[in-house]
Amino acid sequence: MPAADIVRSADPNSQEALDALRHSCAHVMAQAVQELFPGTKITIGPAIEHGFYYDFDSEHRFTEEDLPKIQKRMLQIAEGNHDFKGEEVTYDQSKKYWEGRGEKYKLELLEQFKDQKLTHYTHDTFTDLCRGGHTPSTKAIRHFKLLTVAGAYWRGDEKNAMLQRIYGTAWPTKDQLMQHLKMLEEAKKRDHRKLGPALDLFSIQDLAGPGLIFWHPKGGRMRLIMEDWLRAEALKRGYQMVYSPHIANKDLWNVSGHTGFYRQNMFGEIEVEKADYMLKPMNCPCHILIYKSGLRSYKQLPMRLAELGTVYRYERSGVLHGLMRVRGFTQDDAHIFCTPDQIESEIEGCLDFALKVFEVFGFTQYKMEVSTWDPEKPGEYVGEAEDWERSTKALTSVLERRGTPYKLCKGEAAFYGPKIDVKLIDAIGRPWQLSTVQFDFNLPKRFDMEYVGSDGARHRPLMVHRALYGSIERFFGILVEHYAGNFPLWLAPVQVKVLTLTEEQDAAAAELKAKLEAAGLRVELDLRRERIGHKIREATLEKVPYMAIVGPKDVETGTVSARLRDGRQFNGLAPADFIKKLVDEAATKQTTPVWE
RNA sequence: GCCCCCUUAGCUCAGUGGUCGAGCAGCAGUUUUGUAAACUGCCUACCCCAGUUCGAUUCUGGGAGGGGGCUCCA
Repeated sequence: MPAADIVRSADPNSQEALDALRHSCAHVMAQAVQELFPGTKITIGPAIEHGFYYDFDSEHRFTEEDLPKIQKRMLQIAEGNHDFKGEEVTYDQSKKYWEGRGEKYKLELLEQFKDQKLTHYTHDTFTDLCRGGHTPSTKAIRHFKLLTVAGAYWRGDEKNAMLQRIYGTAWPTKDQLMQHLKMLEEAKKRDHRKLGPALDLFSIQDLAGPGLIFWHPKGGRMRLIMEDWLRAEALKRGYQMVYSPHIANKDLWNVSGHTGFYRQNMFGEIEVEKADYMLKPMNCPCHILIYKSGLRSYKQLPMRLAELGTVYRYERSGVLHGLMRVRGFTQDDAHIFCTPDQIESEIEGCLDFALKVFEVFGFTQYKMEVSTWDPEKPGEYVGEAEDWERSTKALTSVLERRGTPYKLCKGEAAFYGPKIDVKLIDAIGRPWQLSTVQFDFNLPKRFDMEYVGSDGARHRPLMVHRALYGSIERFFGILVEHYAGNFPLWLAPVQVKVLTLTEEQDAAAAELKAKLEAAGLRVELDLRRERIGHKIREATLEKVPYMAIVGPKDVETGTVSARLRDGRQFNGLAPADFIKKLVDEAATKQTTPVWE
């Protein structure tokens, strides 16, 4: 790789310029850390999205309290306006330098890069073995903040030493830094692990174990809505709903191959009458068994089998994360079995369905990635070259025909087939891996799947896996954060809360509730003898979309006073108009209420 | 799993080597109230197991749970 040298870009926000800034920040941090904590060994310090990190090996245990100190020293260094100077060095020169300083990690890196051009980059008193890519001087470094301390393995390998990593964020301007810090704060506020239990949507119970989700009535109601919508949509699109067991004889997983490449993620074995059973980590083999339950004709294809299939996967305790990474979850899984000439239209159908999901749930931005094999290494994949090429082409040509931009990731595919991954961008700009459409050349062969073609001969069907929500748990978590708990009316577990002022309105309120329910709305009634302000406050904290306030004046005039979640008030409405407005809003799945 | 940090009531947080305190919530009562918190009283907790100690919620060790991380290459 050529040395990137010193970056002098006209555009401070070009990727190159941002990387240079952040990577330079990492060098300055390393200098500050070595000055403040003598004896600390340096390792690597790359630029990453939004910032940088540097991994250190130190006697000192870094804590959050150290960060302001380090940051202060970094600013001093940066203000010194030291130039970054690159210098090409020989292996011997470099080795001597790092040996003299006892930097064993640098020496290890040097061995790895000994056959390449070697460069040292120096600013002020600090020199690093570095490929380059720096700002001209330390002066550019002003708007940064050290964020967290974390453990990280040397070279990312858990067999290696555990280093201490310090993360920071850095930007060309103060505004950008502030904006980023604000986004982080906003993300914290919306954290589904906080909001979920606070809104009584779900919980995780110590007694039952980590990574297992309990859906409470309100979360359950929302899940039901999500599932119902998805099922109805799938049926419309020619999918057939199936159900399969949560546990199966190990023999099944031997045939599918999961006991080989997926064993470390599977729960089991559970001995039952001298046979070993394992929990289902994936639905595919089950759907294949359904396919194989009879002799199939080409006339039955494409066969689209869909299931909200609950799977269990052992994830190491450290990687569990709220609803996003769990040990038991439900996939909106489908497997499409088809003939080669059907693949394009099937991929098209999957993509169309995925985009419908995004639209309905209020996501306007997404990124597509097509991952394919590395044809140089055919040994790492199953399936014929012809399959790979045809399928990859089906994926890309569908995207191209629709004019959907995508990134082609060569060599990123799983061993069994190429895929499209969709990352959607949430309300505060964060990407989330969601839908996936992938070919599988492995399982049809392992299960010896076939269909009888129009020629009367037996052929192997092509198989496409597809999940749109991905995992319902995870998608739900994303929704909580995307909407910050302010769910659109059609999803909100409680859509209207009817509030009274005094006991005098109990009957009128109950009558209104009945009318709202008759119109299909989800309603709660608050008849407590509390002040209206108190009732409003509670309903607001529960993020209920609408409050219907019934006071003496409303009873007198036969009206209702509406209060929206955002505080807007519309008093004296005719109940029928109020109900119609809500019914329309829910039916059209609007994400923001339209009230003039 | 590994590194660092955290764990006090349902929630948010105080505090201590000598029987832990508040606000909110809950419960009981009083208050009949017009757009984000009425009043009074009551109830409820030191994550678990060892060790040190006369005495541990506090100190030490272990465990459990939670948080930040563990691809992004000199």
